[in-house]
Amino acid sequence: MANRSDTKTRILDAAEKLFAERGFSETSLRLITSKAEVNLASVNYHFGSKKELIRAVLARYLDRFMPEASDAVVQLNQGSEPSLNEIFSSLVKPLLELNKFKADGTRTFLQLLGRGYIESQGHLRWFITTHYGEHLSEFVKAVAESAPHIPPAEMFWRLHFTLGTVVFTMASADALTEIAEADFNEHNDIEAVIRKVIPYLAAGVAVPVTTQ
Amino acid sequence: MANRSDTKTRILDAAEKLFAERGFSETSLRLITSKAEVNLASVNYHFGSKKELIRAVLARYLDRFMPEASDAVVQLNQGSEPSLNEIFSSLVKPLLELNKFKADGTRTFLQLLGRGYIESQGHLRWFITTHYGEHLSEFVKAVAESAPHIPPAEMFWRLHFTLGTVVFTMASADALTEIAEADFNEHNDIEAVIRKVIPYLAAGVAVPVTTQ
DNA sequence: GTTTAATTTAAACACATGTTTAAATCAGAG
DNA sequence: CTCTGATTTAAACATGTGTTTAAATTAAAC
Repeated sequence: MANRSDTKTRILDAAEKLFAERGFSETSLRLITSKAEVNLASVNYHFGSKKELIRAVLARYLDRFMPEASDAVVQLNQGSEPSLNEIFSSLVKPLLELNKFKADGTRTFLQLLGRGYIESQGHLRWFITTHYGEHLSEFVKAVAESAPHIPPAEMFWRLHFTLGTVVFTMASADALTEIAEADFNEHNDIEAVIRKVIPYLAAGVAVPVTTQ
Repeated sequence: MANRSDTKTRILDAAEKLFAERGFSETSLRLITSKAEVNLASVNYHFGSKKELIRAVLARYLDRFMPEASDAVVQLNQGSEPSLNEIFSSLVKPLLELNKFKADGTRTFLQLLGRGYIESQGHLRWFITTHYGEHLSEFVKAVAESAPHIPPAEMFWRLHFTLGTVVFTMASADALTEIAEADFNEHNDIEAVIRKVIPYLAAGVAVPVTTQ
């Protein structure tokens, strides 16, 4: 093949799709490079290693999503006291914006996030908090102010429950939508699933603490 | 080494610990057999294949948990109209019972469940519904009756949100309890975390469906 | 004690993985 | 064009994987 300066992009595009579908460790470089129609060695040439390719795939999405998401939260907070539902819903637009960047970008991003959180043994967690900490804390601050009856320690747990719900749901979103279609004749795209989960999350985060 | 009729058990014990910690595909048979101090080939001799070993590991826990869990739900349902909180809480005893069967059995089981759901591309879901369908439907039925305002299709999604919350929380429970202790001086064991998550789940499952 | 079947063992097998190498090819500057 | 550095390419490398094999060993039955 001829010299193509878009080899990096071709690799990223093929990799993110396969990573999202089958997970990181289940996706071989040979599968990625054959789908991308580039040479096997070009991954190590352009990215150094598979691990760094994974980071690059995630970073490409996070760099687009995180600033936009925190902007949306900040802007919402300038109005009068948003509800939890509104805060969570404010993330929908930034999420769907990813579909303009790439076809099926929203689903891909959320599935990558899910796979990453589960497979990387806490590494992704560290990566996000250190690289996007300011953006993250805007969100956390808004949620805390919107549910002032929840003590900080309890809120810590509930935000992680929320993360777990989203991450697990998105990692298995394909399988679940298939089943929902077979069992209930209900067709859901990724936006429908997102809009389904928001009330669930908001209710759980805000439920009064029971002192039993 | 001498002939040991407990080779199967030694393999299962080592495998379940490693599977829960690192996932199925990340755990090699060589690692399992070295931890179990048995010969590599004994896995294929006793279980046939790695895939069947995974099934055996899951089945050993499910065989203990599922009947006890559905018994608890059925017994609870014989009283008058249990709340969602009560239904979820009725699973706590069966879950903690697993700690008597094996040290850290509760956490191990929940982590295996999470890994299995995510890694097996829907195979575990099929395995559970076909092998423990009756037990499962007792639980689903009780939840549905306790929240009759939620349509079945919506309940399907919410129960999977719930599964995700539990499974993800338990997989990262170690890290989370550490952070909670450092940041909030709050000490939580596995039971405390389970009792924290129940109100969150119950609120999410029961929240009225918004038709916006 | 001998025989028989079950189990354990070390070794090899067949294949897939991420990575590296060195030569070939390309693009752009002088 | 010529030269130079970047990129692509095919091949090999080193290692790890699940599985199979056949001999050795064990336990139990007769």
